[in-house]
Amino acid sequence: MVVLTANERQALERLEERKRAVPRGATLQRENDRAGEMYILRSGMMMSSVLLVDGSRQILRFHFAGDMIAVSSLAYREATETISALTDCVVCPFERSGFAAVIAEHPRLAALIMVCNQIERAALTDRLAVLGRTSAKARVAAILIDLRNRMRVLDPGIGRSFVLGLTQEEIGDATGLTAVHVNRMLRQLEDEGMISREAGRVTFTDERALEQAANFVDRYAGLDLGWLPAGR
Amino acid sequence: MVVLTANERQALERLEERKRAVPRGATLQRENDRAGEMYILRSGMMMSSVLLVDGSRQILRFHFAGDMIAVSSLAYREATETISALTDCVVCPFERSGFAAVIAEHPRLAALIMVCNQIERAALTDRLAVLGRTSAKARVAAILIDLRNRMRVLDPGIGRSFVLGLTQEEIGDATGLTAVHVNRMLRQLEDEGMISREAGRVTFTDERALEQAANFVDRYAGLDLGWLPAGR
DNA sequence: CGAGATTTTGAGAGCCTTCAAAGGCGGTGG
DNA sequence: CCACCGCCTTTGAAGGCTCTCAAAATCTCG
Repeated sequence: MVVLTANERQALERLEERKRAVPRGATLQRENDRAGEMYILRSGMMMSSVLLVDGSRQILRFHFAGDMIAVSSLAYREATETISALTDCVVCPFERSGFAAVIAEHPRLAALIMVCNQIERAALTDRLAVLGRTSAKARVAAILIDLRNRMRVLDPGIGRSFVLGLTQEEIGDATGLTAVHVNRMLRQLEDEGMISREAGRVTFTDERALEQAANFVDRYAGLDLGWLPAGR
Repeated sequence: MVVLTANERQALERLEERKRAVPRGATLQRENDRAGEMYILRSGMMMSSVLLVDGSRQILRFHFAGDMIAVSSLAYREATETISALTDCVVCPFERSGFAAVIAEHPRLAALIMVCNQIERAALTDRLAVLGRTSAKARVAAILIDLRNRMRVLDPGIGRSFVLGLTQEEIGDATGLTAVHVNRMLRQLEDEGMISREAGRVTFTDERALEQAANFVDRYAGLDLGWLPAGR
């Protein structure tokens, strides 16, 4: 979509010099801990979440390879969210000073990062509307579609069928539902012929109906990067 | 908090050269319309919202003077949200090309804009947790506290008492509740001695209890801008 | 193979919605 | 200046969606 210059590529590679493995289930950053490094997620799947005082958890966002995570360190002294690994992951940690150097020398990269911020913002506001205004069934359908689509970006081999990699409890924490009710909604989607399930694998058997149930809008269709400054 | 250089100030002022009045109730940008300009909100209060297929509305965010709005134009060809004026407003429209010039020439401004993005992201994720995991009473309490705090940033004269400027329907659309239930929750907060109301004016009569009911966390307390590059 | 985690199912309760209608308030035109 | 109108607020009653609690079944992993 955008072809980077050699200098730009090199600058990004410098951010990814160091590598750290994060095993499945481990926590990369804990809410309210002193904020430190930011990371590029190199491989695997992570999630960020917050804990409320009553002990309930809200999953805010799932992260996939290529995502820049823990970016709230740019603004806050303490981490605003917990980030943990849903699968074995590899991350590339970097310092804010290195980040500052990149955006100072490469305005177009700065612009591209802002574009990513806006894409994530749109994803968050979409989720806000889903949580605020749609039924349990729609929320579960929406998370299934969203996860499938995001996985497919990285692995175009994924079609109607994919491995979810989440427990029903986690789906509930992402959708604002209880695990029990998530189970009933999955069963209902299955009974109505929209999906089928076997051993953690989900298959979309009627994608159109599922999208309709979920109120789905494809945000990735309408990107427009014509305004970017020249690369250096 | 950060002292801008003369050049930086000048660059920002160039973005604010043009002015446009937006009367109360008017729409600045409609969802799915071709995305165009971005804006700095100079005065007044606006909101952004989305409409779902069933006709229900979710208010995503309230905007106050100084906010940069319609920024999703950076990434998308069509507007992702509707922006409308809750009071008479003045906005300063500017083009993406002008924006690109600013971040190309002023890396520290680019960095500051990213900081603002992260602050807004934290606000959105806080709201996500509120919608997903808290009761109606907590949601209403949370929106009251949030609006008071944001108004107080611009008008330090505001203390425990302020003019809300929203209908109960709008509070409902922001919190994911019906107007009817918002009314009951406001009454309950009043009956429990946390707030009092008279003619659109809300007074916090027990702020501690209200914050507790709302699960309030003060995000503005922990900002950290030590990493910014030098100004030009 | 055993233990713990996860999924599944049932029953009952509660929070919030829906539907309906009355009351209050500001604004506008005569 | 007043009457009327529309929007907003308030209140009641009933219903439904989702939660809580509980327990059994299934799965995963060491």
